[in-house]
Amino acid sequence: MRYSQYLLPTLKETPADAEVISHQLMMRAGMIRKAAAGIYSYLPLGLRSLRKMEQIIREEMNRAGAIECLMPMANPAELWQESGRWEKYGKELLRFKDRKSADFCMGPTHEEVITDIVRNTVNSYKQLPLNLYQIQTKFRDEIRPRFGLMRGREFIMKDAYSFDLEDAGADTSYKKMYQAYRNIFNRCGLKYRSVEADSGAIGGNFSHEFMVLAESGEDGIVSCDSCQYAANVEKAELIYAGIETPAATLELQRVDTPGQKTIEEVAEFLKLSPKQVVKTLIVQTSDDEVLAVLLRGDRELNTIKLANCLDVDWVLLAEDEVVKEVTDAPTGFAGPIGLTIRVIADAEVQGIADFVIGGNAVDVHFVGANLGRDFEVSQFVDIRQAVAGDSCPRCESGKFESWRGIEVGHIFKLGTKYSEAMNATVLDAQGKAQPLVMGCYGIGAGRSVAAAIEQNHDENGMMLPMPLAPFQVMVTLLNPKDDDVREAAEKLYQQMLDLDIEVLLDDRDERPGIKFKDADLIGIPLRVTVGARNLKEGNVELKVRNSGAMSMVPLADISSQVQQLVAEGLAFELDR
RNA sequence: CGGAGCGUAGCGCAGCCUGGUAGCGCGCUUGGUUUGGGACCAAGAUGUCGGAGGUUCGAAUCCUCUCGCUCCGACCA
Repeated sequence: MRYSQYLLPTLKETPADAEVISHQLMMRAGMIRKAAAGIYSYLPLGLRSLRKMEQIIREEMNRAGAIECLMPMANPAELWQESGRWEKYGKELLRFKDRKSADFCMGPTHEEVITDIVRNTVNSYKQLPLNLYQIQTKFRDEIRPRFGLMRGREFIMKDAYSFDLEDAGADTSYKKMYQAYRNIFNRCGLKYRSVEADSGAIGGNFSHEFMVLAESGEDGIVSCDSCQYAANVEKAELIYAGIETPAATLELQRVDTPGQKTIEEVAEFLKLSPKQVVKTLIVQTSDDEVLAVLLRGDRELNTIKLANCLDVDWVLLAEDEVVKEVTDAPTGFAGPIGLTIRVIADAEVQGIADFVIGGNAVDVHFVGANLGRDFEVSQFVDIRQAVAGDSCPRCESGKFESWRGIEVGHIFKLGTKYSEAMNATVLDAQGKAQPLVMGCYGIGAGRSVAAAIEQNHDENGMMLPMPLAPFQVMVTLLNPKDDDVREAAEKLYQQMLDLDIEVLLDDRDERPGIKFKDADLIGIPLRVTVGARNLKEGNVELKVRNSGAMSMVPLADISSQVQQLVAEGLAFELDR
């Protein structure tokens, strides 16, 4: 491609509404433009990277035995009513009516449509296992779209759905997808972790997320430094084996703590560590229960783990009025003594004696509090957020490291939730109808490209890995008016095209500085500079974008050298 | 949906408080000089000041309503 004939509108300045680096750079590099909040057009350069991501996904899905199809964006309401999600999905589901006033929605995910297809086309266990996927535009009317392609309302997703007769087969399908996902992200050249995840509202009992590691990631993850265990902090288990409660040495004593509300303030006031304080959180569940939760002062409550162990849909910190009602004190002074509601505690609390707790009155705390003696706890459970340094629950010898991650893929074992709701069955070997056991597997294609940029950039621009880079090499023609230089660059360009190298020739009539800045910004992995100065010696300059390495290469050798570097950049090993 | 903020040229912004001919930088067009890291000179073009209503002799500026966008929280690929 010739730059002079391409649409590549780079921006010198960062658009004011772009907050994260990938959004800023994709705007500046002319990859995307915004049409509305959370809705973007891909310009030619952005589309090239997106297509590469899609192609890698496609190849690895195919390799894993999945079959591509394409489902509609406009979904008839009947299917969603049948699964029960027409009512449940809420406002994220964009609904509309056709000219006959029939209800439709834009597909945010396609369990309903695929299940409908499969129940109508698959009748026998002999046709299983089956895994169908598509790469398609999804629409979710997010409450708050943000960060450019990272969280759009309209976005491109690969979604796959597996169908098996039995649970064991579904496990095999799941494992195949897990391997395929590892292959996909390995091939992209991304640093990522596959982590155990909460399966959330989609349901199912087993789930992994694929997290691209980046400082700007919205998710916290922990991984063991000695074994393979890794998990979203929402899910990460902790071990509490052998915790013994130390003997009490102090009497319970009421103390005045004027104006000291936070754990830090109270601990400092009493000249104690926050670890000697036990905080009491008043929470409300989706089942309308209000209960007290005890945690060591320096720990954070993990509401998802709490919701899971209470077997409720969600848990929220109680409103100030509720806190006042149950503790008889404003927020900040809650304590377990004298409460009439259920009190549960994080297991770690068992290991503390003589601690500080709230006094259920303004400016009052208790010191020397002890479990059992001063109050009772109905249950000890694992409900705190994991942090770096915690012991690994699997190998028990390793420690957690913590990372920020961007969720680019998520795989779920669905079970029979949809097949039962929509009566999708096949006949087994005994001629008996069995509900299909399903799995679903998503990858955000656009988000993956954005995540790659979050992970690979510097102050001058993007540094996309070779497999995702929109072009593999940029040939920068410095003096377009110098016939010799132009001819050499044109010849090089043609040579590279003949070698199937994806080359962008910067043949614009611009000053060198502009060309170099643009080249750095759009971050093509290799840059070959053809200029009068070096051409006199028969050389061109090769610069590697991400290492900054520069070398002089004889004109005659450059194409083959580039070809080799491209091949190296695309090489990958399959994870089996 | 709750909280905060912003809408003025393609992009980044000033002007608004204290009402009086709509500005700056970049970009764009033309001509010239330049040409290895975002050049310089000259001449140009570009605006329903987000929209509607109101106050006023007069509104980008004051008032009311409305729409859009961004950021922080609960959701998710």
